Amino acid sequence: MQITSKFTAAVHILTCIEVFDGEMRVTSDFLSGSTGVNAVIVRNVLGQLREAGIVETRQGSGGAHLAKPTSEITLYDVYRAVECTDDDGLFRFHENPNAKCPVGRNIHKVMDGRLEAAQSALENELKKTTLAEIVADTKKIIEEE
Amino acid sequence: MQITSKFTAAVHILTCIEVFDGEMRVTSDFLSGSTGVNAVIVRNVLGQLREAGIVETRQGSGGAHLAKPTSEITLYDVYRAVECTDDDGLFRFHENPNAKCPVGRNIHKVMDGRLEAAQSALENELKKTTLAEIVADTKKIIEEE
DNA sequence: AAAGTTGTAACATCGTTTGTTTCAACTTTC
DNA sequence: GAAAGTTGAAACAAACGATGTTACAACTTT
Repeated sequence: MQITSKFTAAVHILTCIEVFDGEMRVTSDFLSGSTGVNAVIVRNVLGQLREAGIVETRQGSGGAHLAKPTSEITLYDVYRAVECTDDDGLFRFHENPNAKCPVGRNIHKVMDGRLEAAQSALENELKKTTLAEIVADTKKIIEEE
Repeated sequence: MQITSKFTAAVHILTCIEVFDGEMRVTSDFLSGSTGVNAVIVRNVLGQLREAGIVETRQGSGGAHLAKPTSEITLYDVYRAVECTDDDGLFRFHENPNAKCPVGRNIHKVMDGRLEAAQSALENELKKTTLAEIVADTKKIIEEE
């Protein structure tokens, strides 16, 4: 089981928006070309990023823009925006443990805290990286090419 | 996107094997009853745990047993055994970033290290808990009931 | 020999992800 | 204000993966 490609696509999209800002209108069509992701999916992702307050888009007017400085957007913010639409947590539990079995009726209590800790560890690591770093690294590589 | 319920089911299964060891034959049918997971799925999970050297099962002879002390089995070992059958990593990348775009041809380089770090953070947290702790907590709750 | 169990394959079902088509509403530009 | 391009959104399609089901050969125990 894997975390959706929408997450990496979203980071790609945001990087493009910042890198090409001013140079050109960054439309969903352009982003579709750069990411290789269908333009409608791009618009969906942009919609989720907009709801999360990360980008600004307007119907009709082509061109997405960041709603915050890149230093204030972490990978966690992006992850949360596109990946965590429902609040079920990272781990899925088997749904029908048997309450008649002493293990079955307690396994949730025993595991839940540990699963949350693992999920938090992942999320905290994602909080450490900002879009500013991603963009800086990208620009640096481009210059060195 | 979520991590499969096979993981929590596997921990449940291992806990049962330890808790009921000696008292009864812990068959896939019994485990199916306790977990609420189909008996064939249970056997699949047991098969993966066997390949990982975590349990011992034999065709015909009913009853699974642990292949190691509970203190030497971490949640990470279980996660790895049942969840990481292919080696694609936790994050899925969008597949066709455009090499003609400077962002597209470098996004992998820029992100890969960070994604691995996030995955490692998750895995390291899972390494902190052993089956011994899960079993101890479970037994404690059962006694207090 | 009989009964119970595991391992495994083949198939079914369901939900999710991704892509596609379509179109109304909107903005920009001429 | 008309034309062209763009977004937002809905509805549908296709592909994939997770889980369940059925079936059965191989094996162990009694």
